[in-house]
Amino acid sequence: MEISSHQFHLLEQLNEQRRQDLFCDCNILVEGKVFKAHRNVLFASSGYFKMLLSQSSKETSQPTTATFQAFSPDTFTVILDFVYSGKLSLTGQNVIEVMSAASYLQMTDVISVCKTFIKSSLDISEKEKDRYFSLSDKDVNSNGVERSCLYGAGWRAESSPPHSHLSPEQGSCMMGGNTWSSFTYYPSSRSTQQQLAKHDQRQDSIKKPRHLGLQQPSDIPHYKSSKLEDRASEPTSHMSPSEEQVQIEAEVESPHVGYQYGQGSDVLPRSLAVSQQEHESPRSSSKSKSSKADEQYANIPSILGVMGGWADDDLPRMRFKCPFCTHVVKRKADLKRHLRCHTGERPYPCEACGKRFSRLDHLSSHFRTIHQACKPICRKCKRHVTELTGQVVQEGTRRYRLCNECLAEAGIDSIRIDLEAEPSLEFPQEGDKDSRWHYGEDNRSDVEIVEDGSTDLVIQQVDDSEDEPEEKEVKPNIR
DNA sequence: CTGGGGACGGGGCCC
DNA sequence: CGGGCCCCGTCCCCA
Repeated sequence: MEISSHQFHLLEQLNEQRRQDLFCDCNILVEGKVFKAHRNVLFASSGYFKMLLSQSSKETSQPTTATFQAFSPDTFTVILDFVYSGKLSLTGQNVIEVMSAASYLQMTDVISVCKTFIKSSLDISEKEKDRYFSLSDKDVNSNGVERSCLYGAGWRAESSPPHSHLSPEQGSCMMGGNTWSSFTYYPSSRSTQQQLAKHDQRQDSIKKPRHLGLQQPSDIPHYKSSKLEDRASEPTSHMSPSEEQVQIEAEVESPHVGYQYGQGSDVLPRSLAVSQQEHESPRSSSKSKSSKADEQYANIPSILGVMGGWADDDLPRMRFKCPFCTHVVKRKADLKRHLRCHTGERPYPCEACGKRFSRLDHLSSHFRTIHQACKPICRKCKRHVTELTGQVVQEGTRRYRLCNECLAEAGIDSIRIDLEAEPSLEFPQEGDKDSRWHYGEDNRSDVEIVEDGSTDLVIQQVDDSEDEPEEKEVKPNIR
């Protein structure tokens, strides 16, 4: 017989002990702030602590102290609260840093929840767009409420129904073996006065956010750290700050058309919603004054927005606003693409060298450049090479071309021909996304593979007379 | 210090 | 509308 509430009560007791500093045998120092916790609990929750504690526990029975600089105390509060309660308090402000911290601490479940959270934000923007048009003005939430989302584990019997923005797939997502049967919302009022300072502070929002300064453990999936966020947070080189500001201001000034959607289902008038960019996080049980997280995200809109303008034909002109930076794109797909620079997601691995890319076109470009030697240029002397004047050289998985002179200079002019030795690299064709590319078995007849017997240097003779057709043939994912 | 190569993000376009 | 591709600008690393 199983008492389902046992796990919950056990965790609740542990959490109570933590609050009262009972039996805490581990101190975690995060930027000067000390957190007390139990080694057992940390060990069971985090791959990082598992490694750390399994080493330190052998050495001493004294309380262990771990120090972190990679994330803020507020972020660790969210993580620790999750560890001791199974509930993860995610907001548009903290999701990136929580995910980074979870990545650092090797808490894969938390990472997936963060990803789901971000994904759900994407879904909402579309659903809410439709909903907005069906709402009358009085339905529109006018008090600028932001909602933070609190993910809870399944054993927690929450009475409140799942919020409307949460998709069914989220409702069933698993965490630590517990089905997420419900989600809790803790709506919090947001000061609408802050919107008044919007234009002044917008300039601040253009400034680069603080570097997360993560030092990723090398053996865990790497979730993008500060560099890309910084770059992505910039107003971009394509639109100057002033241009962007003009554009957004123009949209704001149109009283009936501006709208932006929250993580919650309430639709916010745009003029209110934009004020969230500079809010000072009133929500907050776990928020302390001026944490680094605040500094980093204070100027980031907490919600994924769909902004509207009006085209000449009176049709709404959709804009998609990144919830994590000031970037605005025209298409949802572009936002999806852009979001990867925040999430660090790199779904496209190069199977030739293992490097991962956030975009398929970057991958294919990388593949062509590095592994297929598509450029008909001698790598050494930069001269144009043809079938007759040059050859493809392979070093490991890298390929490039050398002219005959440079080949001779390098002393690799007399090379043993071994067609079987090195199959050609091929990018996966369409419909072969899972298998990716591979070392093709079917060497084309116009490619002659020559291998240097002493090293992994391989020379291919390429029929450059068919350079264009050939490049097409090897082009990845050709249509 | 500098230039080149590669990575990466964004925009636009086509299918 | 989404995926894929191409082009461009920027940044970083390395020789």
